[in-house]
Parts: sequence; C-alpha cells; structure tokens
Amino acid sequence: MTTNLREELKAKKQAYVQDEIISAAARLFAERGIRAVTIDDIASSLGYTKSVVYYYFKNKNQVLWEIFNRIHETWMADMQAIVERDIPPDEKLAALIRQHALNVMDRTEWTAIFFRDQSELTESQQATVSERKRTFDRNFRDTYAAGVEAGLFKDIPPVIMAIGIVGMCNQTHVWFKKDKGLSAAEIADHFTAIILDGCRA
Amino acid sequence: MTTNLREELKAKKQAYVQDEIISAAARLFAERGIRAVTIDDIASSLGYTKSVVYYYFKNKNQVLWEIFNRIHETWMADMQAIVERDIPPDEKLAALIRQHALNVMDRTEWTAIFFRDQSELTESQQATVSERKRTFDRNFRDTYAAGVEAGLFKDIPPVIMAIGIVGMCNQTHVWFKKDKGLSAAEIADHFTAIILDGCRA
DNA sequence: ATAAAAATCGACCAACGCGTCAGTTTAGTC
DNA sequence: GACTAAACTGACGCGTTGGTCGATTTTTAT
Repeated sequence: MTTNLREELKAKKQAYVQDEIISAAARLFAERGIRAVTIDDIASSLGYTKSVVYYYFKNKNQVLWEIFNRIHETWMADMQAIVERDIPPDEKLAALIRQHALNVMDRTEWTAIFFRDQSELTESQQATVSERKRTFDRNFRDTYAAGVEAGLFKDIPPVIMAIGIVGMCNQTHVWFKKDKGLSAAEIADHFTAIILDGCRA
Repeated sequence: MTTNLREELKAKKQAYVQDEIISAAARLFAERGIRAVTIDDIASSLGYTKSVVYYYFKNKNQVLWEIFNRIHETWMADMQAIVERDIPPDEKLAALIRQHALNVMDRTEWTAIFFRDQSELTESQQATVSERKRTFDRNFRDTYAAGVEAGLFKDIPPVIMAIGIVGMCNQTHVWFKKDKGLSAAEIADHFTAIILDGCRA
C-alpha cells in the first residue's frame, strides 16, 4: 500500500497542474488568439517555465484540444439532461435556450475559443468538432420541429431557428462581463422570452 | 496634361491590384486565421511574389486594416441610409435587421475577420474599431428604445435586443453558403420576422 | 532611341517560437 | 542514508516568416 501514496500524489498533482495550465491557456487564447500566445506566455502567467508545460502536455495542440473537449463535455451533459426530460416542446426549447445562454456566459473565454479557433485544430480534430456541433444544432432543430408538429410554433424552417438561437447566445461572449450590467440569468431569460414569443403559433 | 495620363494609369492599376490583394487576403484570413496566412500565401494565391504585395502595401497590418475599414464603410453607409429614413421604429428596426443580415451573408469572409480578429490590430486600431462597433450597436439600441417609447415594443432593455440581434445576424457567417439551402434574402426575412414578433408589445 | 518612372524579382536577414534534451533538484520509499 | 521516480531547469537547434534591399525588367513620355 505504500507505493500508492506516490501514485496518488502524482495523479492529483498532475490533474491539478493540468487544470491550471488549461485555464490559463484558455484565458490567454481567448484574449489574444491561439497563435499570438506562446507556450512561454502560458507558463510564465503561472510562474512556470516553458518546460513545465511540456512536462504535462505533449504540445500546444494538446492543450487546445483539451479545451475543446472539456467545453463539449460540459455542454453536452447539460443538453442531454434537458433533451431527455418528458416535457412539451416549447418548455424544452425554452430550457435549451436558457441553458446554452448561461453556459456561454459562464465561460466566455472557452466559448470564444470554441467558436472562433476551430481552424487551429488538426484536420481530424476539426472533423470531430464539426460533427459535435452538428449534433448540438440538431437538438435545437428537432425540438423546434416537434413544436411545429404539435402546433405550438410557427412553421419557420427549424434550421433557421437553430442557427438564430445559437448565434444569439454565442455572441454574448463578446459583450458579457460578470458583475457589470445585467446578470447572466437576466440576459438568458430575456433571450428565451424573445425567441419563444417570436415563434409561437 | 501628358503627365496626368501616367498618374491616372498608375492610380487605376494600383487600385485594381490592391483590391485583388485585399480580396485574396480576406479569403485566406477568414479561412485559416490571420496568423496562419503568410504574405507568400496571399501573393502566390494570385500568382505574384511576396515583393509585389510589399510594393502595394506597407506591411501585413495595412492589408488587414484596409479590410476592416472597407467593411465598416459599407455597413455604415447602409445603416446611415436607413436611420435617416422618416419611418416608424418598428419598420426601421426591421429594415436594420434585414440589411445587416444581408450584409453579413454577402461577405461572410469579411464578417468573420471583422468579428473574430480584432485582436490582431494595433492598440489604437482596436480602439477605433471598438468605437465603431459601439456606434453600430447604438443605432439598434436607439431604434428599439424609440419603439418602446412609442408603445410598439415590449419593455426589454434595448442593450439586450441590440446584442441579440447583432449576434443572431453575425453568426450566420459560419453556416451560410451561397447557392445552397435557403437564400440570404429568405434567411434575413425569417430573422426579421422572429425578432419583430418576439418584441412587439 | 532614350531617359525616367513603375513594377517585379529573388536573395537575404533577424526575430521568434516550438519542441527537445541532458542534466539537476525534490520528495517519497526502503 | 541510499535509492528512485517525479518534477523541473536552461540552453539550444531548427524551421518559419515578416520585412528589406539592390538589381532587373517593363512601361510610358519625349
């Protein structure tokens, strides 16, 4: 059992430092753009040297890829929980909009990267992300389509709705500032209301 | 008068080549991101050498800055024309939304750059762009506020509306493909309808 | 034909940033 | 206290790229 301590410590510290690095990287990436940020920048923003980053990550791409994966996991889990609920389409759409708006504003930096810097990934990573985004949009589309079917929504092409909604929410990452002006919850509620009033039959 | 011919020809050719370069640059910048595009890439996409680009532009930043200026000029002219019209706020808002959506889809590449790569500009250029964006948003805000005043719109904070509208329109640059699926006009009309129905008192 | 201006070429440089690596310090283990 | 895995250091190699510069070709005016 004695050897376990070392392993445990290793795992814990590694997870912790990796989180630190990813957070710092995300902040800088979002602010200046991926290419404008050097590994040195990331490291020294944490008081580390470049080599430390390379000890915990294989290369710059892996740091970036981890950011993409984490944001996707969070968003997808939230979305899945809503989609599986047994509630009418209008309520479901409202919940989806609200949740996505909140998620975007909860981590504006990550959102900026996710929607802006996909081209910095490798070809195959890009393909994966595109597929994920499609799935994401599809949930909005399907929910809207179900609402049209049920006579709750106007007969607007669901694609348009999905694009519009996601666009509206995503762009908040540019303007939203925590602790300044309206709260994330208020903004999310307004957006939800605007869209739902705009598409009710 | 003979010297004038020379000057004229020079001016015309220079304007032409500059346009070529800017268009090519915009296409590549939008696709791969500013930093991922070398001056060589721009030049050779036109069959030129790097030196040709440096003959017509001082440096990379000037090419980028020109893109930012041109898109601003176009958008602002269109917007100004609408703002000055003597029509009720709801019609005005509808016109603004429609026009912006169309402008975005007319030049998806330029839009991508404008909203994504501001951080690649110099500090003072960034300040200028931020100021311009504020002015742009303010026209949406003021128009909405006037509509609320006139009892046409719900009493939602105008800032929210402006953010939502611009976000909705901007994001289309990601999805919109000419000659595929719905036309730009159709999308613009749908967006306009959704928003206006969503905010009418 | 010739001179002057405009346009283009191609070699070059210096800075920069990614990623490597051989070695050193730190901290649990026996 | 010796041993070993983990964590970290600092210097360096190497490719890339923005930008320069003198030389050369092309165009226009006289």
